[in-house]
Amino acid sequence: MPLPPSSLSEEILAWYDRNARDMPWRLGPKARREGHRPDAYKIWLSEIMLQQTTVAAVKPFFARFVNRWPTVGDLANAEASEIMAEWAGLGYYSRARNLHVCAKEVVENHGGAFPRTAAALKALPGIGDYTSAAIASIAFDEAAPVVDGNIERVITRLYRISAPLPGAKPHVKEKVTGLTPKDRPGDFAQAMMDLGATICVPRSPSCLLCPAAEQCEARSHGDQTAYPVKAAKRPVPQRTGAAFVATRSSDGAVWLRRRPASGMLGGMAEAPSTAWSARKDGETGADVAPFKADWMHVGAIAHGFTHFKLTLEVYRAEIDAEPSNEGWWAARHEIADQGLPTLMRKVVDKALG
DNA sequence: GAGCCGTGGAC
DNA sequence: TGTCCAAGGCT
Repeated sequence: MPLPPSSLSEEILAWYDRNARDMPWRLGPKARREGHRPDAYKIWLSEIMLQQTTVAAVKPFFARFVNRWPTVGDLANAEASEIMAEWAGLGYYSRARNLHVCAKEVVENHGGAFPRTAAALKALPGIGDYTSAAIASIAFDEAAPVVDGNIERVITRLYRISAPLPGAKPHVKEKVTGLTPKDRPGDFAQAMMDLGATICVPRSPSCLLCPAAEQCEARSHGDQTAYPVKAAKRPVPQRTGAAFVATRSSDGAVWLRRRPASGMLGGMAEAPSTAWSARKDGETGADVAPFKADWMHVGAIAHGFTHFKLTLEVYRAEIDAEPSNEGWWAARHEIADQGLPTLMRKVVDKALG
């Protein structure tokens, strides 16, 4: 006999009170019950960074951002290039561009304070369904239904929802709405995410430790790992291109330029490379270099993206003068500070040995 | 709705 | 090595 939803929510909250993960941006359940509120700026910043990104990867980036820009006003006043460089390595760079735009909108249109409802938050750039509900519930106690990948997994198992995602998302959201308690919506959202991240994991869920095990329909059928059902994905194509690392003969400085604001690695620094994003094969020789030089082939690097795999042939040359007016010299000891995305860090490492 | 958009870790 | 995937949003 399944218990009513409120009881299930209480079981999960009680589990959270005992097992909440400690995060730099999080206020624990004890402090929340004592009436304290987390800093909305830190909740927002962490939620943006956590989009499709692991907690472990986010932690050092979050610490650097908060240290350098302690408030949303500080972030709004920063240069876009500084933010992009600080974000380098975290991926999905449109998040960094939207981060800056959002901070400026909060300052200019909301008096420097984040709006307190999910609906108003969702109007800001980079904040969608999930993030608006997460911020509203965690920072402002609005009972907005929070649905992320963890919660999709927990819910589809609990109710043995066999329709494939993302089509089944409205059904999942409906279930979450029914479960979310009015008095502790933020803690409940974080409890469900912690449950999905530590107990109800994709491959080998620890059902013996799960506070919802007795009410889990998938577990009663013994097919927990069959959920969530997801639509089949397409195979990822292979693409190739070439990258060109020019060093200045006088001091070894490296010639870099900035990629266009939109598209792959938009707005990030790079060593000049061919238009690999639009190319399937061919044109990987030194003859497609962006400028004339005595190019030497030094090898190739491979890099996997979400929707294609890339192999870049890497060339190096020493030159004397600036090859164009669109770029800059980066001193060898400053390359780590240039904000190179990981792909380009691999290219430069390959070229310079 | 489906494609675009990074990266690093687990298995 | 390959595959999956991790607190998604935008177009």
